[in-house]
Amino acid sequence: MPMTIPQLFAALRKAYGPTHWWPGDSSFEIMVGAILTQNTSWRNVEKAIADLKKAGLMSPAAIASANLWELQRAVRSSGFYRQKSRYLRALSRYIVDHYSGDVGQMKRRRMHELRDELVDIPGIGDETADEILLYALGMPSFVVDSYTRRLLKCLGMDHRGTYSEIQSRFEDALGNDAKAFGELHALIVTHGKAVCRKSPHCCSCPIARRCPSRGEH
DNA sequence: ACCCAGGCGTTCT
DNA sequence: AGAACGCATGGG
Repeated sequence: MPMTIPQLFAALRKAYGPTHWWPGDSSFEIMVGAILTQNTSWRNVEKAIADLKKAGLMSPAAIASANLWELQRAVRSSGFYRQKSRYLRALSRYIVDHYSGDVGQMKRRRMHELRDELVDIPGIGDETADEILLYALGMPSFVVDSYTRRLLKCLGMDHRGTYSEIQSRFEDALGNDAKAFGELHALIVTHGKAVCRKSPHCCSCPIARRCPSRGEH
């Protein structure tokens, strides 16, 4: 019998404790990090964030009007720098044009309407939109990523379905609680980085002691 | 010399 | 709806 989502949450909490996610000095910096970390290690992202700050480019207005070459140079260490510099510009121009460059005004929007606008911005898909909503704006939108699907599969839990279907399962199980959403996703990633890095399964880890297919991998 | 990392957009079938 | 591919740097 596979464990439930609340049971998974409890097991991860016991194993890894509070995570203090998402690291960042401002809501906008968290949005920038969400784009820069796409398929990229956080170590490389930290360097790019530091370089953006050194260049005076950690605000929507600054990035929206930045010299393209300067912007590309600042984010280069995060990889895919031609795409990501374009994505950061698109996000920044959206914030300048729709919210006067003030990220705080975004919090007044209704979440699902805002989400629809975010995913229309080039470079922002389902996962990045939810990271922005959840960690930058404190809204209750659960983040589903590759670690999430991998862990569900490893534990014999239901890992099928679209992004939206998996997201709904977590949101229904956790009760529309932004704090819980943020902490569980952070724990899933923390766990994934700790034990699931090189393998599609993790049956030797503390969480997977209850994995029904343990020993069959 | 590989393999991977806190995805996304495009272009197929 | 789902799979294949390019994008690019830096660490193991």
